[in-house]
Amino acid sequence: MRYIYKSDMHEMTLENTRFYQYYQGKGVLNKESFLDLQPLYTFKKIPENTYLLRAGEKSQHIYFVEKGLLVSTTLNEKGSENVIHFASEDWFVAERNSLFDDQPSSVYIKTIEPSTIVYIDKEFPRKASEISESFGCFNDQMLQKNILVQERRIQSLLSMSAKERYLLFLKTYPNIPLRVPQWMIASYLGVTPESLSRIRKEIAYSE
Amino acid sequence: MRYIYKSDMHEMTLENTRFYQYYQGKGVLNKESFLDLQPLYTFKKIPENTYLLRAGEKSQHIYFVEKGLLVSTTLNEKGSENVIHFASEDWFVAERNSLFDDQPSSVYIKTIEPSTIVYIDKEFPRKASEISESFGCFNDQMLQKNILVQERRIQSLLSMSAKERYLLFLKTYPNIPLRVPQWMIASYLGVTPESLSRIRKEIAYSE
DNA sequence: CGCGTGATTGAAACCCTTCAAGTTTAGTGG
DNA sequence: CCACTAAACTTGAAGGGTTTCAATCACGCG
Repeated sequence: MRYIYKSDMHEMTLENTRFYQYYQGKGVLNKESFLDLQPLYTFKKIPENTYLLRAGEKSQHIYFVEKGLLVSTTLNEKGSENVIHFASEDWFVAERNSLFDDQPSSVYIKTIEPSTIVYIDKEFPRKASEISESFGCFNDQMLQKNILVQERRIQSLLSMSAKERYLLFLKTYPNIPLRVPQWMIASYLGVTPESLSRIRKEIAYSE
Repeated sequence: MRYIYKSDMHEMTLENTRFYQYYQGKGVLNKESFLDLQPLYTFKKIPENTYLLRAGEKSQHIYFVEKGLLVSTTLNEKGSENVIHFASEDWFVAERNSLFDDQPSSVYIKTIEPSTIVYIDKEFPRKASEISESFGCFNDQMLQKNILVQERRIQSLLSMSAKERYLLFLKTYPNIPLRVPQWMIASYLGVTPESLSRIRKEIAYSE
């Protein structure tokens, strides 16, 4: 575990951030809007392997991955960890239980790499909708897309073997496996680390 | 298959519908708004076992179940059917692929019982947001809730045995099993009909 | 009554897990 | 720089849960 990340945030101008480009590029928020909303978001550098949120806590933020990699996990009744999803650059992570029902979080969110995370206040979407016509609509589409992605994952869990799910994962998220320990991928796929190891061996032979 | 459902829609006043009560009860749309939006929704009686949408078609509507039961399914690569979800009274069903990317649908949606379905034009949410302050926010929360439900299902598929998933299903949707053929529940749970039969036998013995 | 669909039951095969033992790898301190 | 250690990954053998295929049973409907 390396803590080489020192703050060099002063070198980063708003226009250079992925966060800005993400919304600005889609014509959803212009620079003026960003400046108006500035009280509602903060960039933070977070070292590797650090929790942004633990189960039981209440989340006050939505997280945007400016740089690095997050994983959200839960503990199941058997006490083992399940990977809910990964989030790399340009992805949002939110704990919806906590944000919208004011329930304690059921998930853990932590960094896998040294990361730069935008902490977005939960009021951000509402305020942004007031400022920008198109923000509400855009946000809506993001949620819809999220639902679609989950639907596909459910379908893969319903109908595919572990090997097929792994191959689909590689195809869908080709950059994630290089950055994530294998046992986390196994957990994401719903198999044991041993099984994934054997699956990889099998694939290697067949090529 | 029975086609006993003849149109007696004239007996149904808007105020008596679940659709109206659903939004009105939450203070999201008042009667006036409903009347304004009338061009954007239609009540239809649909016989049992009838497709509202087939894979490959483009969906123009969101469906609200006024009465009855819908199931949405996909065909996987192996040619067998997977149950994505059920929808009974007060539930919405939407094919998001089709509605928001204008892609052909990847799912089938059909009635399991004789049903009354509200065909809601895809423009309804946008127009309703313009009319009602709170609609957009409410709609947003619905999507969030949807994501949460799916997240729980993913977790159950990752960490639970077939038996545990079945018991959870019974607990979560106690009225569905009475109205749905067993093989569809098996498909929803990601097991074969034979396995579900054995699981039920086992549960019956242990009581 | 007979047909078809859905549900059940059995036996064999298969996929995946479990547990236990190695091997590799990366980070640590001498 | 090398040896040490812990964690991750690999490999093997045994066992369990689920599937597959086939046969049988139950039921509603023409």
